[in-house]
Amino acid sequence: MADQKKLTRAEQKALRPIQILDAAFEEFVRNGFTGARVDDIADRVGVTKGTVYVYFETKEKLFEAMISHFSVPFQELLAITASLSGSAADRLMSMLGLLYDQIAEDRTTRELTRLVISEGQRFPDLIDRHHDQFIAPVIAKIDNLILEGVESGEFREIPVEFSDIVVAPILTTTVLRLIFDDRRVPTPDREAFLRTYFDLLFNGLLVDRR
Amino acid sequence: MADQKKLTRAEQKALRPIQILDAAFEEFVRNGFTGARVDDIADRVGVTKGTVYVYFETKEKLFEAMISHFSVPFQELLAITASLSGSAADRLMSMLGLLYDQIAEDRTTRELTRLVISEGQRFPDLIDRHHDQFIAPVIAKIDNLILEGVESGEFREIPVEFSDIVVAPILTTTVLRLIFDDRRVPTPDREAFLRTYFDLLFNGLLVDRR
Amino acid sequence: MADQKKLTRAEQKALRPIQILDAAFEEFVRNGFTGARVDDIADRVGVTKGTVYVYFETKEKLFEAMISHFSVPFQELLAITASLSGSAADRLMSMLGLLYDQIAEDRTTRELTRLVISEGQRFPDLIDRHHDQFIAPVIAKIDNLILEGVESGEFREIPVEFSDIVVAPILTTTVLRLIFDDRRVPTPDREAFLRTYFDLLFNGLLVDRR
Amino acid sequence: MADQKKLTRAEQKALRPIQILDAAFEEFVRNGFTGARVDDIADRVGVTKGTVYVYFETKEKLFEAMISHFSVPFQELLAITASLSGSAADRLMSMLGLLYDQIAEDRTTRELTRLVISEGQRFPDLIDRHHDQFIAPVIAKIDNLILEGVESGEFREIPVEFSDIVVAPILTTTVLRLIFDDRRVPTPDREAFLRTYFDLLFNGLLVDRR
DNA sequence: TATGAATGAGGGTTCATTCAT
DNA sequence: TATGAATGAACCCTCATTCAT
Repeated sequence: MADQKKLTRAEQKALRPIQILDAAFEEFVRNGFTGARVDDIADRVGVTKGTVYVYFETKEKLFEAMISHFSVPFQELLAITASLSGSAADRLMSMLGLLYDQIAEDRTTRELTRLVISEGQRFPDLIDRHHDQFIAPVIAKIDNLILEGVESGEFREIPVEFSDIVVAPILTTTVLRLIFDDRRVPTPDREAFLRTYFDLLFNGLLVDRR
Repeated sequence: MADQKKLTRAEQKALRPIQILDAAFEEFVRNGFTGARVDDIADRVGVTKGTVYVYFETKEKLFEAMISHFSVPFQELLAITASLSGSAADRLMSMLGLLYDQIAEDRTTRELTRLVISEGQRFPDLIDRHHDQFIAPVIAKIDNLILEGVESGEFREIPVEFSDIVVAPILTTTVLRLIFDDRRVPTPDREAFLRTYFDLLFNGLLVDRR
Repeated sequence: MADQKKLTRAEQKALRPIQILDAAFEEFVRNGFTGARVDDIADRVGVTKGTVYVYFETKEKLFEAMISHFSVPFQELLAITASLSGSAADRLMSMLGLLYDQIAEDRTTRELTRLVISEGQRFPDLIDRHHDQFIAPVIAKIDNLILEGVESGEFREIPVEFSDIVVAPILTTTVLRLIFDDRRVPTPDREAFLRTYFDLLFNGLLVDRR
Repeated sequence: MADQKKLTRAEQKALRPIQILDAAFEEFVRNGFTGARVDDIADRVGVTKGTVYVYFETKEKLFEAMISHFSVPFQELLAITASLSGSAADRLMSMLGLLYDQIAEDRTTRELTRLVISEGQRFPDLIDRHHDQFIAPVIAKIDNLILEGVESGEFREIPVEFSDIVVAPILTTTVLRLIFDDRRVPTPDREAFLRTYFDLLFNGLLVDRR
């Protein structure tokens, strides 16, 4: 705030909407759509309420713009996984590791998930976009990786609806962190978590199988 | 409403708070804490706003009472699992099946989960109670079952923080149903889901495990 | 305000909407629809803004209700004129005298006319209702009276669109009083005005006709 | 807007205030003083809000300037009537015909009348100026014409407050057009209207007088 | 002269809460 | 116990006005 004094008018202006979106993110996350106050969002930026309305017509539009702003589709993630090599298991692990980082460990995505859960009913479009841009591509990718593993003889054949199960530990970690946020349930150690996750995923719980 | 005519006045009175809690559940679920209106809750019961305040001091207290009312601890579930017999795997499957029914398939618990995620920050006590009454006992039970399996030589030994991973498909299904509610992601068939879930949990994804 | 203390709750309640409508009339007349403040209307009644909204959903609805409340159709006036006897001229004079009293001399109708002129564009229904309930019946009545006079040989035959001209002095007086309200143009003496009005209406300005 | 391209910069500048006054007229007419938005006025001209404030200190000053700009006193009208010849009746008819054209048929004057009626209370000076520049001179002129007619033996002698009555059909037509604007009451045909108006004015309604 | 970002004082509306009945 | 009129504190949004550029 102090060093923004040096910015020119034009720079300020280009910055404003982003500052507001950032502030909106924090307030909407903390209080939900209805609970958040435009006044508080403005305060966070250091401007007055009116200024928010210079850039966003309504609180609702601001909310939607904020969601769009922070919802950077998993383009890169999918791109990376496309270039993976190695066994199907290796590629699946790489993908799940990336997903873990992007969903469970990244605060932004995590809190976006909270908003999707809590405000989804009020903003159905939000859900649709979230599904199309996040869920569907990821699920499709996982399906593919598993199918390839099946075809190469690495993986056992498994009904098609199972992808949720494969990624479940990631979403579950995300949700538990949203709920407990280090209060009761400690944030798991990334490496240890993934090790156990993958071990169970690939080998299962039973000692002696067949 | 029609068959309540048969109730005596005393019964009516005893019913009021519960009717209000039921109505509160629906409104809070639909609109969140801030978004829900006491007026709408009263309307649902067929009384006026003032009546709600006869039974509950504030909207906040009503919310908390509602959560308590619907949060029936998994006493019976834990009791049932205590009396299970058979192999560790059998007992674990029984427990997970029960959990699935109670969390993923039961609308009340599911929506309670939504409220825990969306309103938890505003009601920290809610989180604590939820943890103590739901999460902790369940996790402990799972831990136990697995430990027993390890001791009996059925299960491989696995780090202690893994229980989340074991139940993850259940919470994930719950959350996905909260988000999409049959709009994009179809509700999975219970039997097929559990079959795959357990198959993966016990045997893992790999074809050839020595 | 002081003596309302004696009223029972029920009496108060029955009175409230009317008190509000009265207050609304004054504020809307003084400041127009946009300029009037709900707060000031409430103040006038001695209640708070919220109370106004107990009775009227929006400022717009309040405005419309106020107009309806004060727009008592000229039922009685028309009824009276229906029972008139005497020559056509006598009956026409009686009618015009009544009209003068109801439109030009009655503050309520006069100010209602101001609102019709100033807010009509924003409230087209207002205009339609005003036309159907006030203008049209009066015009029709005048037309009839003149037609009867023509048929009985009292009046000269005159094109049908002239009724406006016959009542023009009344509307003109109304509008001038609205504009000047005794500031520049003194309010005319009723008797003198009507005498001249009728003299001109019946006999015209020319000394020697034919 | 297209042909303004040809104007020099200096011409443009000289035009600005007038463009703004024109735009202000339309917006104030449509929405009243309080309802009109400076932003919309600026939009109409194709400039921004700030520009309006370059030329006019406040919205109120702009309103007053606009009224002054469009209130071109009836100088020419009075000048023309000064040069009239013929009988008193002829001269009166000429004058009333001109008045009809300037008041009832000219949209600008008509809408100015609306503003005088609706905003007069908020701008008392407006009323005074309107009276001094419009009403008083016209009334005086009419008075004169009639007096001359009386002196020449053409007109009957009539109390001095009657001038309103003589011009009433003009103001009435104006007001009715303001209210109904061709929606319910059709705009009268000029010639037919004036013919009836003058016929009634001079000859009265009665068949047999004296 | 013109811009337009920013302000800030409201204004309409909502709604949890109170309390006399 | 139940009502519902009334309150008043917010909250969203608007808009006349300012001012640095």
